[in-house]
Amino acid sequence: MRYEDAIAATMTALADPTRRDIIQRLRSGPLPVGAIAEPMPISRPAVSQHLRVLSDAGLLTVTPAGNRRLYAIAPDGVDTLRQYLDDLWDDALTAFARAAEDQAKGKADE
Amino acid sequence: MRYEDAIAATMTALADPTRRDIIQRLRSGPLPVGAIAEPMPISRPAVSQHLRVLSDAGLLTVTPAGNRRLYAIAPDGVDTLRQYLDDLWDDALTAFARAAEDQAKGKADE
DNA sequence: ACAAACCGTAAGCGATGACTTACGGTAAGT
DNA sequence: ACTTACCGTAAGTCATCGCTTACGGTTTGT
Repeated sequence: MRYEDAIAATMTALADPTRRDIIQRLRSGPLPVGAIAEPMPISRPAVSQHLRVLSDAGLLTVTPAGNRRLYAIAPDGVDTLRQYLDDLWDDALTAFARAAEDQAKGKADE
Repeated sequence: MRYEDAIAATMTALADPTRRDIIQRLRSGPLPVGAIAEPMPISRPAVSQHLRVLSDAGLLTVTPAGNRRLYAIAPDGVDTLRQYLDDLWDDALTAFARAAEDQAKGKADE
């Protein structure tokens, strides 16, 4: 998968509030589908579809455990977005400093 | 704005590929609307609407400059998402380590 | 072998979102 | 003053997405 496609998939996956809720519930550790869906106001198949999207984005790993399937957060998937935002943040800071500097020069000309 | 709402707005804003393109074009510095829209395959009003979404999410700042309006990336807006992903990443790592440890114990019982 | 539990997929429906064209408003140039 | 340039907003259309119900497959328990 291309880098930009990975970013796109990860962003799209995390844009949905229900999917962020799922991620939230998995922060303490892996869970099967039933345990994830139980406290939620939507049906279990709906949760299954969300898990599919999160898995395809590389944010979740699936581990078949007998009858059930354990879903867990994939640190690598989170890390791709993390690095993207880190780079963006660096560029934003330098651009911001440069803009402030240019403005200061402009003021000096008055 | 509540923290979760800020995360939601920022995620939703960056989920759109066109809006990420806009962010990309602003990485080197502030630009007016026309300069942003010119190389893009969509109309200028469409870009304006995207800029509105990005601004509402706190990702962009607007600076009226005479006839035009300069848009620039807001480092603070990017930073909120950055921190969210940092925290998520930490939890994912500890949960991952814990799961690996539990699995090792389980293997030992066989 | 049969029944029950856990889960993913398919089809269909309603809502959200991105785009276009048309319009109004403000600042700069002549 | 008038025209031109730059920009945001409104209304309408079309695609995308999330949800539900229904179904089939696989594993565990009796």
